[in-house]
Amino acid sequence: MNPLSPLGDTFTELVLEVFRVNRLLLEAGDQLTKPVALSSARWQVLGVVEHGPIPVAHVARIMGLTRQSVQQTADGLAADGLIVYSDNPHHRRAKLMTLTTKGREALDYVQERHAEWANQLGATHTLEDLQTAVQVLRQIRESLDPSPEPEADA
Amino acid sequence: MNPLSPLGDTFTELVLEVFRVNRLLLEAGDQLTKPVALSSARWQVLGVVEHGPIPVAHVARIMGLTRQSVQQTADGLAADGLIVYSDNPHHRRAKLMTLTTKGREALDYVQERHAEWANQLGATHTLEDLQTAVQVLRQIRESLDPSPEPEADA
DNA sequence: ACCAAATTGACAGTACACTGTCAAAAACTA
DNA sequence: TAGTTTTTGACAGTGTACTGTCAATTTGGT
Repeated sequence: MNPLSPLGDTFTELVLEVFRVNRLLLEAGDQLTKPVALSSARWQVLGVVEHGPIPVAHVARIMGLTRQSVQQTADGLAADGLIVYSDNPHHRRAKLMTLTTKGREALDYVQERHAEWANQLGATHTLEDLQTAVQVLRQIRESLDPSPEPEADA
Repeated sequence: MNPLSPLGDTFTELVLEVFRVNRLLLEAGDQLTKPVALSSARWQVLGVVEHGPIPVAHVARIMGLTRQSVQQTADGLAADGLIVYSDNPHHRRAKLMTLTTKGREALDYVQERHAEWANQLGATHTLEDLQTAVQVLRQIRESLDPSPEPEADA
């Protein structure tokens, strides 16, 4: 009755697991960032801005999101004083997102808590299994994504 | 400078990969379901209703979503005639979501296309690697989820 | 039978992703 | 230089998830 092959079936299981884990991870991230008025989305944007002033559209490309989505997040960050838009000598419209002291402090706090969290959760697996999982997901991403992209600093 | 252990670091890589693959999978699902006016969210709800008439709140628990979220999706499905709310002999308020002929046909179509898609993408991995990925994600989910839950029919 | 607690749907509001469109600015091409 | 294309931000609208709250209903305890 079901034309799913064993591989297709296990792949489907994996897909459903990705959906659920995605939601739980966002939830965990929101808890992690709550004390400094951040959120998973804001934190990820700050994590890119951290490397230096950068326009919204660039961040969107790096993160694989639309610039409209990042713009919305960035406006929220600016409204809360975690970043400021500074002039871009190379482009009149595309202002640069720049981390403020408040943003720097919030990010420091979250990164510290994130490290503890990731170390703890990572420790319940073998390095080999984690790497296999990463590799499988990466391959799936490359199969689905028309625009593969570079990784930032190791 | 970075207090991340090798395991914590690889775990973090995995988290970011989950975020991105999640988005791409939803996108792929939306493409898959587009010809029959469905979407990833609607399809997943239909996939539960398929097993028999069931109240919204039950579907929410099965899927690990809030009932408000499923309610919204279900109302859309009802508005488009893919399900109907039928009376529940055991509960006056909690009406039963029931698949209509139109819903059945849409689901058949999507399941057929899904099987082809999953078989094809699954075939680019070994069964062992897929199972490891599933197992790692499942373990992460159990670490994060206060309410673990049963799997439906194999 | 009664009362308290849990479940359910309805409604309101929020966060974050998407698409589509427009005009300004920049980059490219001939 | 002039004209076209691409990039960018702004704005509007949608889908799907969340929280919180309320009243109706059901369930469970005494």
